[in-house]
Amino acid sequence: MGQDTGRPAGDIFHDFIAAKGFKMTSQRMHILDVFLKKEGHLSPEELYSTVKTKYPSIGRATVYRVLKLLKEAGLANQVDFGDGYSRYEHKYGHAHHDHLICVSCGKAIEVVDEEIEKLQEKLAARYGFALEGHKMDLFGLCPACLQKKKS
Amino acid sequence: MGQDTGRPAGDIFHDFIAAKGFKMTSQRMHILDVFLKKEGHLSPEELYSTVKTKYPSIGRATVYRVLKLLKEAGLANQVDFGDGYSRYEHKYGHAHHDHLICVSCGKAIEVVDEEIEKLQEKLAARYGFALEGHKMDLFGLCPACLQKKKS
DNA sequence: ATGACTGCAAATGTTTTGCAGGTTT
DNA sequence: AAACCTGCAAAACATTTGCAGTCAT
Repeated sequence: MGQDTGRPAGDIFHDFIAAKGFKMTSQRMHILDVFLKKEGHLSPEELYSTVKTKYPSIGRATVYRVLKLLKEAGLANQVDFGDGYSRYEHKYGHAHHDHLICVSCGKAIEVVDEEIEKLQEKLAARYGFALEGHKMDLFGLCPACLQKKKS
Repeated sequence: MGQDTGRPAGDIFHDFIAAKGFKMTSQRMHILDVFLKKEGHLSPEELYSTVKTKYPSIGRATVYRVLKLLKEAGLANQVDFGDGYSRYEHKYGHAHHDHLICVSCGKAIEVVDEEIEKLQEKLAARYGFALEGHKMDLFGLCPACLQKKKS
């Protein structure tokens, strides 16, 4: 389901850009590159400063613009943990997943539960909705923080 | 589970304010009043303009500050549909619930599925997490919009 | 009286946009 | 050449904060 391990992300992006009649530029490739190397959920600002260290001439606005393109191209996912700014995670090589977030240390791990997915479908159907997607974030204490709290 | 139909929201707020050593003011009561009358999910800005029509002298900052207090007092819930600004819903008389949101008309309805709740617990436990809460939003087309799309 | 609260305007922090010049097709 | 892109700085957002004056306790 939605696993695209077949084609390199660069190709997907390239095709997307071409299909839209846009142009491939070095900045766009560099940003995608840095983005793909970073696992996890990063804010535009984090991505910007990482990009900046390698390619100092790239501007902040370009990072925001490319992030939007990546989202449109289906390579990035915009997530929101409700802490003020958005974060992006790359979808490339990642199947759909939800999040288990530690409220103490902030670490987030990716989870899936097929049974829950099915029940969501059924729940939506019960209200006559045609489900298109969902966002599920579970908040709690991770094992490590749980341990610390005991002391 | 978390249903507080017993005491008026005003009392709860009053007690909370007193317990904190804060002061009850007309602005705070007015804002709570307007907030409680509005069902659904409203942004601070929406609440502000509604408040403004009835009490023109109340300032924007006060609305934001009261919203924060209501959240602390357990009377309001901050939700985030990922569209740029936060929204608040009142918890008073509402048990925990998730959301089913129409991607076309934006309407959101409240849903609960006990079976899903249980599975979330189990899922978290599987990773050693002590679950404290969750956020689940399902996106899709509501029956009405589904109908329109067919034409 | 004291300490909290208010409205305003200014400040903040994130994201977007206008523009002049540079690049890709 | 044409259309698109870029970096920059300014603008646009939602939200927060500093302040001088006001009000609840």
